[in-house]
Formats: sequence, C-alpha cells, structure tokens
Amino acid sequence: MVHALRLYDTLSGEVRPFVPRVSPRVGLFVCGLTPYADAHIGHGRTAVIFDVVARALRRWGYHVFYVQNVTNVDDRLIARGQAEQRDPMELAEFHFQGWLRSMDQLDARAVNLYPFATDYIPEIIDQISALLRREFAYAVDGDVYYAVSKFPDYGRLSGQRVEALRPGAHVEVDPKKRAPEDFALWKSTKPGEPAWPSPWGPGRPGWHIEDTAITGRLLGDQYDIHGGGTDLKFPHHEAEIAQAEGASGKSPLVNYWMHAGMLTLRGEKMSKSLGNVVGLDATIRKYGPEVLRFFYLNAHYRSPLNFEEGKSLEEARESYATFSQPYRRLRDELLRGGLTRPGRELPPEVAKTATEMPVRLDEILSEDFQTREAIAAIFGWGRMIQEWSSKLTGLSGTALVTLGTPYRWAAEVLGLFPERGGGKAPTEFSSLVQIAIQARGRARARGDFAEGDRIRQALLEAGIVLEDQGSDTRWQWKREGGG
RNA sequence: GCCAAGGUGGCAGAAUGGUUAAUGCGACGGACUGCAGAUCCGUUUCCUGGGGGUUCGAUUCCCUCCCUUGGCUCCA
Repeated sequence: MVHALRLYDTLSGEVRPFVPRVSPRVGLFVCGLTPYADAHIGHGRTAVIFDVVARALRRWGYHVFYVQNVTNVDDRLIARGQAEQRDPMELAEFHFQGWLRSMDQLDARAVNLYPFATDYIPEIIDQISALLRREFAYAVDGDVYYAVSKFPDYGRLSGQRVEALRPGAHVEVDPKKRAPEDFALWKSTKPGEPAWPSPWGPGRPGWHIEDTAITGRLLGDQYDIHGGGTDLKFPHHEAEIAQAEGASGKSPLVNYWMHAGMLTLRGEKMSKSLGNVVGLDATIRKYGPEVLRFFYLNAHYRSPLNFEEGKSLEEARESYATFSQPYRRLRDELLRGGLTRPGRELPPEVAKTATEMPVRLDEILSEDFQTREAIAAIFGWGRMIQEWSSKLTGLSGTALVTLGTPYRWAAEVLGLFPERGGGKAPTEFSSLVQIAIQARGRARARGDFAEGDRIRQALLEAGIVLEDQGSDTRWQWKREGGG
C-alpha cells in the first residue's frame, strides 16, 4: 500500500505528487543541529515537523530511511569550546545528548541515524577531491573553495541571482577567495583547533560539505526528500546542490525540498545571536511534551509560527485539553471492563464514520501535510463523541474502541496522546491518594466541607489536583506553568 | 537594494474561483457543583492590507502599492 501524497517542493515552487525514486524506499535527509548550546523551541519545531513526515510516510507504506546530521565541528563550537575551555567535539557531544533526551521526551524518534560530521572525513575528502578534479573547486594555501561561477544553477533554489547578492553584509569576505560568493569546502586550521590530515594539509571541513558527503554515502548521489528550516535555503542548501551535483555529475540532488517555517518570537526569528531564545528542554518540562507538539502541529509546517511567552503555550494547553478530553473519557471508560465489556453497540452510521475517519485524516494529511486541518477534523469528532457522552457508560468495549479510532490515528501519525510510563504513579502511591480522597468524601457526606476543603488543599500543595465529576472524584498531577 | 514567504475575526491560525470563511483560545450566557475546578450546551450576525484588472461571481487568479518576516555566505 503506497499512499497518494502530494508535496510542496521549494525548488519547483509547486505541490506535486510524491513519487520516490525507488518506491517504496524513501531517503529523507534533514539538516540537524550544530550543538554548541542548548536547543531552543525553534529547533524543536523543525524536528517535530519532520518526525510527523516520517511517521506518515511509514504509515502509508513507505520504507523511510531518515538521516539527520550533527555538525560537531565548526567555528561556533570552536569559539565556545575555547571560551569554556572544553574540547569542541566533546561540547557537541554533550549538547547532542541533551537534544536526544528532548527528542525522546517529545516522542520524536523517527530518525534512523544521526551521523556526526567528523565521522565522515574520508567521504568529505573524496567529495572535495572530485570537485577539484572536475574543476568546480580550487585550492589556496591549504584552503579549498567552491567556484560558484562554475555552477550555473547556483541560486535556483532560493531564486537568488549571484550578481544581486551583497557579499560581506554579515560576514567578512575571505581575501583568499577568487569571488566573494565562493564558499569554503576545506579550511586550514589554526594551532589548537581540531584538524584532520588531507591532501591540502591539515584542516577541517567547511559548513556545507558534510551534508553532501554524508548523504552521498548514506542515501546515494540522488535521493527523495531534503528538509530543513527556511533559513537554510540560502546559502546552505544552494551549496549542497552545487557540491553534490558538481561532484557526481547527476541532477537533481533531491526531488523534493521541504522547508519548515520559522518559529518567531514577537515577530522576530528565534536565534541565539539575537538572544531571544526559549529553551526546548525547559519548555517541555514546563508545559509537557504533548502541549508543545500540539502547538507545533497546530500550524502548517511552511508557515511562520509566532510564539509569545506566557501566551502561546497557555493557549495551546487549553486547546489541547479540549482536544484530548474525549479521548481521556473513552480511555477511562475502557478501564472499566476493558475491551470485552458488554454493552450497546454503536449505530451503524456512527461506526462507519468512525472507521472511515483515518482514511479522511490520511487524505487531509497527504495534501502537503495539513496537520492543522487534521486536528480540526478530530476536534469535530470529539464534539460528536461528547453528544454521546451520557451514553458512553452503556457502550460495549468494542464500541468504545471504535469511537477512539481517530485518536489512535493522531497518536500514530501526530505523536499526540503518548502512552508513556513516566507519568504514571505507582499503584502504592495511587492507593494512598485514594485513601485521602475517600476521607474527603466522608467529610463532605456529613456536611463537613471545611475538612473536605482542607484535604483538597493539602493534596493540591502536594501537587495533586482533585476534580469532582458527579459522585466520582478523580485526581491528576498539577501541571507547572501557572495552570 | 535584491530574492523568498506572508498580511484572514478580540487573539492564534486553516481553507477555498461560488450557499452561514474551518478549528481553537478568549469573552458572554446557561447547565452541573456545598464551593471550586474540570466538563457540557448556547452566543460571539457586520473578519480575508490599500487600489486597479480578469470573471456571471475574487479572500482565492493577474498587476501595482503599502506593511511584516526570512535570506543575501553563523543559523532548525
């Protein structure tokens, strides 16, 4: 089963049917981090977007090989390492481990391999050698540069004309270059910096070359999807095209370029240099991974998404609570009697709609990953369930499972409603809470509301929120973040 | 200056050449509750940046202007 996905491709600027080179195989490469500092929630957005892309493709029958590189040697790492008196590669490893923990928390585990740049030095040297041989590159005093003028298509992805660029606008132009738009493939290193032997002398790879050396090795000269943030379109992705196509002589490098919109903070791009970063790990801890995932997926992946501290995630939390409420009710009901519990079945038309929902949701998502539309459709389903809510108690186990079909789709594809062990209290603890709840119940039953409220307050101070639902009292952990 | 993506209700954000422009948040009203919370129901009719054009019909397509964001060799 292979699904009819339609996908926007930045290079052609249009939504096209997705056709892998060798179906059902799909090669997916996404530009990863330079882990010189803790990741922020902008990085998290891109990661979650491509996590959903990989989840959906796999659901639709594709065999996805998802590679996300790790730049563990570059100027910023070296600078930061010197400032902190740490080995830059060790610094990268340290922050990468933090990134992995965040990905684990977010249940973004679709990546098959995180190749480190420095593990691909032989491939990098091979590719630079090929570019020199084919005269796309030139060596000067231990450095090697790409001669952009040799590659006429340079600028096509971003629509830039080389003549219109303003070299030196942000970074000083290296005087060793023949043309200001040329970029470094290999940099000779200063003493004390990480260096590898090469035909041009000891040095380290330029920023762009690692990606194409890695993909050439792992995904071949040509592959299906390349993803990353829109900020990488130029120059990074232009450089990748120039390197890979120059070295291999094959075009195109990739069939679909996917670019994720920026997360902006009060209208500005979040970036370390602007100092307006909101940490990924801290945000996950404060609001929970589901709320953050929900926030990310509640916008189209290509749109910019504005983040406002103290507002955006509070709203997402409320919205997610409403979104997941019918699911939680179904789950709570199912816990009473389980799958085999007897009861009424659903009217045929409701059962039919429920079982057809995943098809509808797949269709929505397969039009260039409209996660927001899928979420809206599930909201609609939730309202339908709420109309049934009074009758839920009388439904059979199979009927409840059928009603939950769209939520299982959301769990599988969007990664919401994670079932993870970490949040569950041990049964011993739960039974202690139950004793307190029962004591409060007895106090309320004899009209001693002061005592009842005292118990409720004491539990609240211990981080436990009570909710009376009819004759029932349930509890849950209080969320941080002013909720 | 050049390139790219945008501008939709109080807010966040979808979609579409065609009856009431989705969904959520917020607000308001109601139900439930000892109270609170959570939840449910209802209301929120006059929302598509300005101007022109194409069309029977434009928010959608075209032109132009204004504005915002990203990029112009550090960036998810």
